[in-house]
Parts: sequence; structure tokens; C-alpha cells
Amino acid sequence: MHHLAMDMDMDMNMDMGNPHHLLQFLHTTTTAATANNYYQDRALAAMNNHKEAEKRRRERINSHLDHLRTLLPCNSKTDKASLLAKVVERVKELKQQTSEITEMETLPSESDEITVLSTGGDCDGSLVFKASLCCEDRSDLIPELIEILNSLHLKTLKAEMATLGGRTRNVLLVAADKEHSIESIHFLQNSLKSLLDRSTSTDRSKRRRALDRRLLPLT
Amino acid sequence: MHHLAMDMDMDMNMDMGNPHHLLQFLHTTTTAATANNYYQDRALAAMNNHKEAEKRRRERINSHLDHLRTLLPCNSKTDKASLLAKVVERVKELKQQTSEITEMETLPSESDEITVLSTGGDCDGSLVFKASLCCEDRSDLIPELIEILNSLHLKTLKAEMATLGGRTRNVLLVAADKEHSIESIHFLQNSLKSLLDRSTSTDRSKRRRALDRRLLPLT
DNA sequence: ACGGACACGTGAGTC
DNA sequence: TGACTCACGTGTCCG
Repeated sequence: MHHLAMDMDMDMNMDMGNPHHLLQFLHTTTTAATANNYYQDRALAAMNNHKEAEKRRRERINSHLDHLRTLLPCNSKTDKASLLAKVVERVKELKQQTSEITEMETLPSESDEITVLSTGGDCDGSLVFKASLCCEDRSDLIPELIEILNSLHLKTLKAEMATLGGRTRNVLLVAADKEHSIESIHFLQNSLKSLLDRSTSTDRSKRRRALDRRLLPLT
Repeated sequence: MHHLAMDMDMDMNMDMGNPHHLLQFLHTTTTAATANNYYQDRALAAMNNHKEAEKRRRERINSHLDHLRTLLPCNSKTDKASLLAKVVERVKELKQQTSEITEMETLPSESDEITVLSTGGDCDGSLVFKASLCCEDRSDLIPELIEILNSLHLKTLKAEMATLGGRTRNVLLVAADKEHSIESIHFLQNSLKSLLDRSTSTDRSKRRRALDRRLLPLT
């Protein structure tokens, strides 16, 4: 490809920055066109592949950026850099808020609750989640809880239990496989939900008022 | 710049994809070097500026991306696209967590509370405040609340009430005249305080355990 | 004209 | 080898 003779009459007005023209030039001026065309065509095809793949990559990245723009307080004309700066701030902010708040929940409350949320940390490759279950106390709760954790292949890093006035709250720190982390969260959430439903089904009326929340338009 | 004669002896091994070489070539072969050098130098300088500015821009963006990598459960070798995908997920996740949590602020807690604070917003010239009252529920609470608001000439934009286990929380969005806004806040605060004192004086002992809430260091 | 921000095509590297 | 990501330099548009 190098040190080849160049025709004096050739038009130098071609765009030297665009290798396409170079390839075309080679394609039309080589004497032994039969053998070379094959490789040149393959090179062109590879180049087009590369070009379009790169375009798709850019679009993928930009689509995520656009998605982030909708999640943050900023319009569609904010810089990529500024956007990412805001994202960093927001993530830090939300991280701290949730960590502060979730530390308060150790004692059982009067309402049934389930929370499963990502701590963001990881334990040798596995994501760590914090699961909290607050409900009426009963003897088979712990065994069922363990059964759920085992069936979901979740490793329990830490378990905390508190009981007060017949009610109990269990706070678990569990590690989930990174690949199935999202599914694990939802499965765990649903499993705990059904676990809770099984206990509330007997005496639901008692706690129904917990959901009595009204919105009053005054003025 | 176009259609100029090319020396047959020149080394064609130069990188045609790099316009630097083209500029250098032009720079060294033009005959009327005096007039052209000025513009060529300026063009080169502009190009370098552009080049370095673009580099700085890339570095800015990438540094934010690296920062995000430290905030998320992922190593330094994860894709830009995958990283951003995870960021989107995380932001959504945290957003929902915090919104769930702040919704709990509308539920009555077990301790009596009064908060009156400025939202910073304004409604046709009047400042908007957010007032929250959490106490034992009783039938004459709402009438007395309305009486207070009327006597202070506060316009109620929005009222939200929740009851749980005999306790209630009222969150009000009120607009105060701009001139008397400071006095209005204090009056409202004092009025709510006396309103609360009237109810707590009868049965304070019952709720004392509600404040027994401990913070345990996890992790 | 100047700088900032963007999309693009391309060379280089990795797996 | 091909499929992939990245950094780079460039052309181009906008304020």
C-alpha cells in the first residue's frame, strides 16, 4: 500500500482526510485489479461495519444520557459534562439520604412494612441488599424467612431481629449474585409480601385502618 | 490551495488520514511563502486549540464517568454504555426509595411535632409555607385548625391529613401576605403549639415510649 | 472571528 | 480473525 507511483494528472482536490477516497483511488488505478479487488472490497465492508457499529455505540450511550436527562431537573439542552456532573451529585445525595433514613428503622412499627433496597455496596462480586420485614410476630416466621432466602440462593450477611408488643421487625443484609440482582430483588420482595399476606389474612381488619389516608381539598 | 503540482520524489508513505501532514506539506512547498505562512500558521494554531479543547472536553466527561464508577457497584473496566445503564437504574431506584420514604413523612409518627417552614415558592405575590402538625387525634382538631388559619388570614392552598392508630398528621400548604410573612409564621407556630399543648396535657405518659428509638450502627 | 459542544470516521487495542 | 470499546482529530453548527 505504500510507496506506490502516483499519476501526475490526478486531481489533488480530493479530500485527503477521508480514507474512502484513498481506497477508491487504489481501487480504480491498480493494474492487477482481479486479485486486489477482493481484499479491497473486504476492507471496505469491514470499514463500513466498523463505522456503523461505532455509530450504534454512540447512539446507545447518548440514549442513556437522554434518559438521564429526563430523570434529573434539567432540560434537553444541558451539556453532557454538566449533565454527568449533576448525576454524580444526585447519586451522592440520594445515597446519603437513604442511608441516613434506613438506619432509623430497627424497632417494629404499628404498620406492616416490607422494604428491599440496594445498599450499593458489594461483597466479593455480589451486590448487597437490605431487606426489612415488619409484621405481627409468630413462631414460624423465621423458618419461612430462611426458606425464602435459601430458595433464592441469597447469602445472609447479617440478621437483626427486634420484637415489641407482639410485633417484630427483621432487618437482613443479604448478598445477591450480580447477574440476577434485579430479579433477586423482585423475587425477594414478592416472597416477603406473600409471607406477610399469609399472616395478615387471619386478622386483616385490625390493621386496615393503617391505610386510611385521606386527601382534603380545603380553601 | 488546490490543484498544485506535486513532486514526484515525495514520500507517499505519509499518513493520508492525518491533515497535519497535509498542512506541513503545503507549508514547505509553497513558493510565495511570505503571504501564505501567516494564514497557515494561524490555521495551525486554531487547529491545535481546537484539538486540545476537544481533549479537555473528553477528559471532563470521562472524569465524571470515572467518578460514577466509584459510586456504583462496578469495576473500572465496565463499558461506558453499561455504566450509564447502571446509573439510570440506580437513579430510578434511589428516586423511588426516597419518594417512598418522604411519603412516610405524611404518616403520623408517635411523637408530637410541629414544623413551619418556607417553601421558597410564591403564589401571586404571597409567600408559600409548609406547616405540619402531628399529634393525638381528636374531633375538634380540624375546626380549631381552620379557626387559626382564618384568624391569621392565611390562605390554604392544600391540606393533607392522615390518621393511624389514633394519631393524626396534618400537612398544610398555606400562602401568607408578603408584608406580614414573618409575623405570620411565628403566630402560626405559636397557635399550633398551644393547640398541641391543649391535647397533650391530658395524656402525656402514654406516648413516652414512642420516643425510645435507637440507632444501631450496621455494616 | 472565536470558543464550546457535538457527531463523525478512523486507528489502535482487547478478547 | 471479527466483534467490540476507546481516544483521537476533524468538520460543523451555534452563540
